[in-house]
Amino acid sequence: MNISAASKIAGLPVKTVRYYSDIGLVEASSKSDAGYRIYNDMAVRKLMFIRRSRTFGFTIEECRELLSLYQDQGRSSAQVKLIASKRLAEIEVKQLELQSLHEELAHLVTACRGDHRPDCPIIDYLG
Amino acid sequence: MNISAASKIAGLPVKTVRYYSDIGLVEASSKSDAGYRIYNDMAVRKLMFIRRSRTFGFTIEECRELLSLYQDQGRSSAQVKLIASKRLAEIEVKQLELQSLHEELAHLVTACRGDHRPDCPIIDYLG
DNA sequence: CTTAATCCTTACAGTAACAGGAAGGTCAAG
DNA sequence: CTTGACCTTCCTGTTACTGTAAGGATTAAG
Repeated sequence: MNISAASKIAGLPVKTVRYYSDIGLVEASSKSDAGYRIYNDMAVRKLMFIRRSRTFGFTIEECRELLSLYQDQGRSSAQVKLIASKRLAEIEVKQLELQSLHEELAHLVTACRGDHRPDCPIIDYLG
Repeated sequence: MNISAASKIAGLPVKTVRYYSDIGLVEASSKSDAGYRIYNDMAVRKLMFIRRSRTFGFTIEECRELLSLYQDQGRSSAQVKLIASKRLAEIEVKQLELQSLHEELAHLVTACRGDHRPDCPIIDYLG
C-alpha cells in the first residue's frame, strides 16, 4: 500500500502521514525501489491509533508513549491509565477556564447594545 | 518609563512587550538617545488593554482590531460586539468539544482497572 | 512509444505567540 | 573604574502540522 492509500484508510492527510514518518512516530513498513513509502496493515493500524489518540488531545509525545504501550504486550493498564488521567485533568482545568471566560464575556456581550453609538461596556471593561 | 517598568505595570513579560512592539501592536511612545524604548501612560494603558483582551482568548489580530476601536472615538458598539460575539461562539464550540471529550475519556478511565495487568479498555478503544 | 496526468520524493518556508539565549551597548552605584 | 543590572537586535526553538517548489516514478490514453 502506498502513502495515499494508507492515509485514506487511516483518515489522515498524506502530509500528516509523511510528517509522522519524518519524526519517527509511525514509519513505513518498507520502501519501494523508487523510494516510495509502503505501509502494511500493522502500520496503518498504528496510524489509526494515533489519529484516535490525537482526537482526544494527546500530544504527539504522549501519542508516542501510548503507541509504545499499545505495542507492549507486557504493559500494565496502570501505565496507560496514568497518561489518560493526566489528560483528563488537563481537560477539566480547561473546562473551568472556559466556563468563567464564557460567563464574563457573555455578560459583556449581553450588556452591549451593539448599535451605532460608541459607548460600549466591552471596551470599557477592557480599557 | 523604560520597558521593564512598563511591563511590570502592564503585567506582561518584557519579552512580550518587545514582541508587541516588533509586530507594531503597541509601540513605545518614543525612544531614548541610547535607543531604549520609552513608554508613556497611554502606551502602558494600551498594553493593559491587550493583556486583558488576550485573557479572553482574542487573537493578536483581533486585539489589533479591538485596540483600534478602543482608540476610535467614532466607533460603533456594534463593531465591538461583533468581534466579541464571534469569540463567544468559538468558546461555546470549544466547550462542547471538551465536554464530549471529557465524557468519553472519563468513561474509559473509569473502565480501566489501572493495575499491573495488561488488559486495558483505553488501549482497546484507541487501537 | 510518447505524452500527460497523477502519483511520489525531499527540502525549505510559514503558521501563532511568544520564550530563550547570544553578543554587545548603557547606566547607576560604590 | 568596575560591577551588575539594565537595554538593544538578531537568531533559534516551540507544536503539529500545511503549503509549495523542484524533480523523479507510474500509469492510462492516444
